[in-house]
Amino acid sequence: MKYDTHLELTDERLTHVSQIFKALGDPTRIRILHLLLDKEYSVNEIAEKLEMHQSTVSHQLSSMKKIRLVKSRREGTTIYYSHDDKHVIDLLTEAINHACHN
Amino acid sequence: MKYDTHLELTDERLTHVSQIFKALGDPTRIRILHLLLDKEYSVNEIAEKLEMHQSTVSHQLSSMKKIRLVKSRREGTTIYYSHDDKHVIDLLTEAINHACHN
DNA sequence: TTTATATATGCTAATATACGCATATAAGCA
DNA sequence: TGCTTATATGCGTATATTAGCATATATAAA
Repeated sequence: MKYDTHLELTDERLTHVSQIFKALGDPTRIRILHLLLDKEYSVNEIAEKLEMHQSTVSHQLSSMKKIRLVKSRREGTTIYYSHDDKHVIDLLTEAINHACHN
Repeated sequence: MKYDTHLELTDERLTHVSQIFKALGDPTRIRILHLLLDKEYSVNEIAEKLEMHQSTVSHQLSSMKKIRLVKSRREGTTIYYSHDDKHVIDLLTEAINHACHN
C-alpha cells in the first residue's frame, strides 16, 4: 500500500505518533512485544522466557496497555497478554526486518 | 513487500531498533524529520519554520546525525540538512498515516 | 477463613533526556 | 586582521524514565 507523504502533522497526531515511537524506543518493551508477535503469554511466562523480573514485566505491560499496545485476558489467577495494535506490530516487524538486512 | 515475521532479535538488532524508535519518540525530532521529508533546510530555516530555538534544533540535528537519520552539507556558512535513512522515513510516514486514519 | 499463586503497584535510586543560555567555532567579507 | 553570520557545543537545570524491592490485591483451593 502506498501512502500520502504530506498529511498534515497536527498537534494531536504528533502527540500520538511520538507516544507510539517512545513506547517502541525501549529494549525491554521491544523484547516483550516481539515475544507476543505469535501468541499470548502470561506475565510469568514472559518474565521467564525473557529472564526479567516479574515486576519489570508487569510495569511495562501496564504502560503498554495504557496506550493500547497490548491487551489482557484473565483465566483464573493468570493474566494473558497479547498485542492489540496491528499497525504498531507492523512498524516493529518492519524495523526489525530493516535491522536484519543491514 | 511482505516480511518474515520471525527473524531473530539479536542483541545488536535490538539495540539498533530501539535506538531508531527512541529517536522517533520525541515530538521535536519528529517535527524536524517531517519538515525534511521533501527537501533540505538549513538550521536557521528549520528553527524559523518550526518556531524553535537555534540551539534546540542544532542539538537534535546533531543527535540524529550521530545515528545517521540525517546528513548535512555545507554551503558557505550555511549547513543544509536532509534525511539520510529511507527506512526511517518510511516508518515515520506510515506512523503518521496510521495516526491520520484513526 | 487461611493459604498459595499470580499479578499489580507505591516508592525510591540511578540514570537519561531535553532545553536554553552563553560561548566557541567556522566561513565569508570589508 | 577585524567584523558578521551561521552553526555547534559545554554546562546546568528541570524533568522523565527504568528497574527492583516490598507490599497490596485478586483468585482459587483447602
